[in-house]
Amino acid sequence: MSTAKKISGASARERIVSVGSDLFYRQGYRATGINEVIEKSGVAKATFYNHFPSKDELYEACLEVLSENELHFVDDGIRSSQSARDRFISVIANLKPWAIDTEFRGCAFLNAASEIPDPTSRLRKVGTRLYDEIRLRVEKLAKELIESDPKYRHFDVAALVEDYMVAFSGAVALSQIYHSIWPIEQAIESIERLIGE
Amino acid sequence: MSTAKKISGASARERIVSVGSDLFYRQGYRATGINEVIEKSGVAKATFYNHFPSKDELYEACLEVLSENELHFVDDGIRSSQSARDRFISVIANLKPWAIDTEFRGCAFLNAASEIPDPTSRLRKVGTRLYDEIRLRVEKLAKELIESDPKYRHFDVAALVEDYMVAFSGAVALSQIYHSIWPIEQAIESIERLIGE
DNA sequence: GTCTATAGTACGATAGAC
DNA sequence: GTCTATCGTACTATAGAC
Repeated sequence: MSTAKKISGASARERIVSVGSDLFYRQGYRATGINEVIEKSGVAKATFYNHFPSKDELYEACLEVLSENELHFVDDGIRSSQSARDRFISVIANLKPWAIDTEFRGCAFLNAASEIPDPTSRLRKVGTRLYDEIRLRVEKLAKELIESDPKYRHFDVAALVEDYMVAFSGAVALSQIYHSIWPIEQAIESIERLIGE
Repeated sequence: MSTAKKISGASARERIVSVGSDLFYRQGYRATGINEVIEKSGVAKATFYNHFPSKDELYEACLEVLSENELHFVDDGIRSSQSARDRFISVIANLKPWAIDTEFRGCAFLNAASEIPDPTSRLRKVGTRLYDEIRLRVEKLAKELIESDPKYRHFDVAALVEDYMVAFSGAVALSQIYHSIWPIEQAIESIERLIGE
């Protein structure tokens, strides 16, 4: 997610979160020092700690931003599709430009789960919320698809959503591992095989 | 992966790699200090640096061990299955005990990819090699499945493998995100729906 | 191989002056 | 809000003595 844009002209807090989101996502949380965030934000150290009591609190704010970004990416893909079938496919198909855009850094929340082993952490909950949101969209689109044409009527919504989310997540994970879009293309084909031509 | 066993009675190098694998996997790479590894290994600092020139070199050795562990887990699951169908399913089905065993810490190589953004790093290559190995097993089992019964004859091997690997990886990723086995159960059902009863 | 000591750096976070 | 100075800690890594 290219979050670092229009650095100047924004409030100190906005700049900090923007820079933090970018650096934490690209380099990792622990690999990114708070000093680097402060430097690149163009704020004073005291200003930073005036807005955020700790690095963890900043990370949480950044994850919220990253979550909204990912969700907007999904929604934009859905909106720019014409048919019910295209809209359904779009959530996975849109991973292709997304992966290129993010340079295959993968899902910010899978990355966050790697660095934050504690599953009860508040930071982790941002990630599960995002995936729940994506699932809701997929469910809506699955229903729409099934109702759009009699040939889809034999599909079970729940099963279709499960298949989709598993393929979606697999595409995200594998494209990061392999640093390539072919896993995403395979996931798209997988879903297309599932629902037919 | 519960790598930390029989600490005493092994060579210094073995103890270091064993402890390192366990800590890096459970806590993360950057979150684990080299001092902690040395302490829990029961070796002297000089001994450690005698075996490994840097933390990175140790990490690589640990990733090799973790890779072998994950592959053994896959192979054991295949071996303990009776029919061609069971063997095929086993690779994903085995993720259930694996996820519980590892306390949902996910795939060591997805975690490594999170902490090591550079896709050209030697550390990353251990991960892609593992997934290539798993894919080879799935491909072999897919061929075996298709030849085992005429009702599977209409399946294309390549497509079946693609579907499988995407579902497999998605199950791994989602079970870590949600800290739960239900994504794995959904992936199993997804594959079962694919190949039929 | 063991032990301790420590260099040298970077970290997160705080304080004081303006 | 800005600036600089600094605390205390932890880090990777090295050196010296046994």
